[in-house]
Amino acid sequence: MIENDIFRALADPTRRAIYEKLASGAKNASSLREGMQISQPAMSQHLAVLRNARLVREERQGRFVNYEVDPEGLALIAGWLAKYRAYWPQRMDALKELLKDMDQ
Amino acid sequence: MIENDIFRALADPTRRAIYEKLASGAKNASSLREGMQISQPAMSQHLAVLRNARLVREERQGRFVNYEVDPEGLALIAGWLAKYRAYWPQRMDALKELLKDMDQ
DNA sequence: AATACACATAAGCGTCTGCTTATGTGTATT
DNA sequence: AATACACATAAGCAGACGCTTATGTGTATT
Repeated sequence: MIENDIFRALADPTRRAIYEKLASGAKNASSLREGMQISQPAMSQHLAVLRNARLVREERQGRFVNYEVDPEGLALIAGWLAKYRAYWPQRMDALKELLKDMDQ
Repeated sequence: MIENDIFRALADPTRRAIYEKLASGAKNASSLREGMQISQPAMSQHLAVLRNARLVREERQGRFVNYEVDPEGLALIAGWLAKYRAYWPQRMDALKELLKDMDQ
């Protein structure tokens, strides 16, 4: 189940940090490691988890593999959030507009 | 870190199921167990995790403890989602309206 | 005060996670 | 073809997770 994959992927702080890095622009696995004190296999494993959760997608470019944020994952999270709209705080009122669109 | 607590809490399918049950109305721990094939201590432990993540809040009522969805957790998730607005799919356009409000 | 009930906490255990080192795969370069 | 580099996969291990049984805490009832 993809919903499970997503929340499990985001449950790890290292993976959230990787995701955040990618949010500032697509990068390959080596660039992502810069300043992160993490081994190459660990990075590769984390990226596999993120990709499997549709939070990230990859594209081979020669010897490099470029990673970028996959909007699909964000949409799935938004979909989950949407289920609980009845409990959204008032300052999230605008989200209700979104829901009107998503419902059809 | 609360963000970590939230995603870790939601990473477990049983806890998401409990949360979903609470979304249909406040319940005490015993009511939540109905039809869930889960021991009393397990339920108590799950609720503690959800509460610690601000996804749920409790209120003692005599011998019972009533649990309900805490909007705080939802707002925190929305706040996390907001950081990646640049990657939101087009059909999530309406969310951008929300952000305008949340930014100030 | 004694009992009953709702829930929390403690301790222990099997399983899963995330890491490491070692090795495999794929692509570019010479 | 041989080498170098980027990344993936395998195997093994320490620590975390979620469960169980046993016990503790708090409140209502008699």
